[in-house]
Amino acid sequence: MNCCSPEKQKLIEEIGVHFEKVHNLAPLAARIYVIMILCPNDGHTFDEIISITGASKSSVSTQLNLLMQTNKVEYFTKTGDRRRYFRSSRTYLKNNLLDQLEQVKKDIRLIEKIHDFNAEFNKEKFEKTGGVALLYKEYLIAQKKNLETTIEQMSKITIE
Amino acid sequence: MNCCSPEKQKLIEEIGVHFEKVHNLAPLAARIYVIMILCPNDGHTFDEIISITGASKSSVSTQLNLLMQTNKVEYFTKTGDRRRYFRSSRTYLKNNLLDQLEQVKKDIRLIEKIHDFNAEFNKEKFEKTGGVALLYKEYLIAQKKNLETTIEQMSKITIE
DNA sequence: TGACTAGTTCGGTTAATTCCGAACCAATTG
DNA sequence: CAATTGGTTCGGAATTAACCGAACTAGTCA
Repeated sequence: MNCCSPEKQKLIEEIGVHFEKVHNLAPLAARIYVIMILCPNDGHTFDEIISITGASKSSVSTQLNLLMQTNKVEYFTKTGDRRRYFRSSRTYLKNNLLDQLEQVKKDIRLIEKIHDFNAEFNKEKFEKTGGVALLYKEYLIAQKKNLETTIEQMSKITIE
Repeated sequence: MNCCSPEKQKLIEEIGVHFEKVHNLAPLAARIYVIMILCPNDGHTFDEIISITGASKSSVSTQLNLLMQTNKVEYFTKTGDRRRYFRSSRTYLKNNLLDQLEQVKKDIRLIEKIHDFNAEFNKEKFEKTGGVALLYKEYLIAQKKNLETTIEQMSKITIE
């Protein structure tokens, strides 16, 4: 356990806590994900992950599979080596933006839904906050556009 | 319990589930918040909230206080009426954007931190994903700007 | 003063999350 | 075949989250 530098350990914990919330991951999954992001190219073996995190085989297995199911982590292999080398998905930033895009679309639909509800069941009094809600919707649309163009640009770069 | 229309009940549940995640709230807190957002002007009494949600006094008290501590909910009173009337904060959309702005700033700092870490401890091999990371940072900065201008515009409207 | 109303606090129950160890499987190697 | 390696699966323990009921406080009103 604790096979890497204290600076890295500290970063793993710090960003790990952050990732638990934003990506909605269990503590261990967040740590694993951060480890892969901090060293995205070479890949880590199962045993390396155990060694860095100090967690059990079963926990690492479960969380690692979960990360792969959600396209956050992938693995590659080397000829003549039975082990898998796990790394963060080559497109994890793009995937992240795609997730956020879904979120924004959901938010837009939601704000429309509330508007419709008020228009139907709340006729007389829903005009009061209309101005702010409209601004909010404009913000969401701008945010959607920003996401879309960035995703497109990334697609061009991340051909590989 | 269940004192309002089935359409509203359904909306409360639907948006409630959504709010649990995006605002990181307990199920009951999310329901309460949604109730206030769907009817933001008149305010709801403690007993109305209990009646709509079907939850206990203690749970409602706790979650309601939590919502007030995080500026999502506020209350007003009427002369000669001991009860409080709870409603969503007059500036909850703006507060929401402010929270998101903090998030984005955090993300920018984080991406810089990772960059610094790689520059210091990972010199030779961190150039590979640099292009995508740079795009991502540009996205974050645009997103930050979008938030800031929207917040500013909202401030002008929500003088009240 | 006693009864009522509006809301809070505390202790405990239930349910879900997170993780572990032990047993296991499947491929490889001697 | 037996032993080793790389990883999975299952049952359960420990921790945390979510909620409830009962007892309580602090104002109000008769």
